[in-house]
Amino acid sequence: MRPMSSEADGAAPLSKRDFEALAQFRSGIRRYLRFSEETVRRDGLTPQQYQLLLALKGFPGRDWATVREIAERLQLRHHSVVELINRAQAEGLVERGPDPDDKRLVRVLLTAVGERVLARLSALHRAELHRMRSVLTLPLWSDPPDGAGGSVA
Amino acid sequence: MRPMSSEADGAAPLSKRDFEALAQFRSGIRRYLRFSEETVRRDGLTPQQYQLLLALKGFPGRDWATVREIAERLQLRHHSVVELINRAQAEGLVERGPDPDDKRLVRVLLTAVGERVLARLSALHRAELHRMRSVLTLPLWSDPPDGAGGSVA
DNA sequence: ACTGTTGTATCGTAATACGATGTATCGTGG
DNA sequence: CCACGATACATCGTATTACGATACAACAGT
Repeated sequence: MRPMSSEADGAAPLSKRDFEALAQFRSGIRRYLRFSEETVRRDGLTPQQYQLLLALKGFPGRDWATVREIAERLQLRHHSVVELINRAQAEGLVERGPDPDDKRLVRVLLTAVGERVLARLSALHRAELHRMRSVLTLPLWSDPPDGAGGSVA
Repeated sequence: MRPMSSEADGAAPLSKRDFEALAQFRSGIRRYLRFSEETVRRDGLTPQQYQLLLALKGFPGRDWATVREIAERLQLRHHSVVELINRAQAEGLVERGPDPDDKRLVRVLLTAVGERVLARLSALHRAELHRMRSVLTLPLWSDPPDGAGGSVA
């Protein structure tokens, strides 16, 4: 297609500015996750537990999810999620329930406590995201990274 | 729904849709980090090592940084960064150099190998970010989170 | 009922960020 | 130029957690 570019990959080399943009975005993620960690730990949760609660409450269309679905959303192996649920359940944040149709499935849902904590923490996260929007905005290179020489020059 | 609410924070309660947006964004982060991990591991790096390299090459104005500066950008404790650098140095990705002015400082910089690997990986990351832009775009609530019940889409 | 597939759970292991602590270098006041 | 506190880098032992390997339970099709 493109006769250009001497790069083996077919990807245009990044400029210093590209690296800076990429690094800034990654750093933004780190900062947001750090904020999240400190915030949730103040309420006695681990970051993973918060993610679990959020995945449940934020599941499209429902308020619960199966182990597998959670694993997919959190990008973890199923058995890692099982352990995560165990810990969260021990803390009284979530509970397991049976699925009426398929007895292999386990429905994971929030407890009243989990609901309350999550609501509180999520509000704080929403506010922080708003504050951090400048660093967390995607470094959008003009177009699909393909055209010659990159954005600036 | 009751107009009356007991959130003492002054923060408006989140709607189901808000939770879904928040969860989707968080999931997007997880996915991106997962992609990153798998990508860099294929080249023999750990995610932390990639972040280190990127932080160096992407440092504003320079292409080296001190331990402290890296710790700040990666949101880690200084001594965690020391260990990270040790591992990366053992792999031949970075090297330490003295600072001419202040002998307490250690300049961390990329080796030729580090440069090459980073360039390759960063191009892949840039492309992936572009692909993921829809899920990684900030859930921008109309305005400062305060006004009533979120946006209606 | 038999067999392959899917979903959940258990156990031992490896990786890594951290707190506590130690050492070198800097800057400044006496 | 020496003493002192502050700053920067380094080392060690510990705790948390995601993982691979493995096992068990329930489903679906023949």
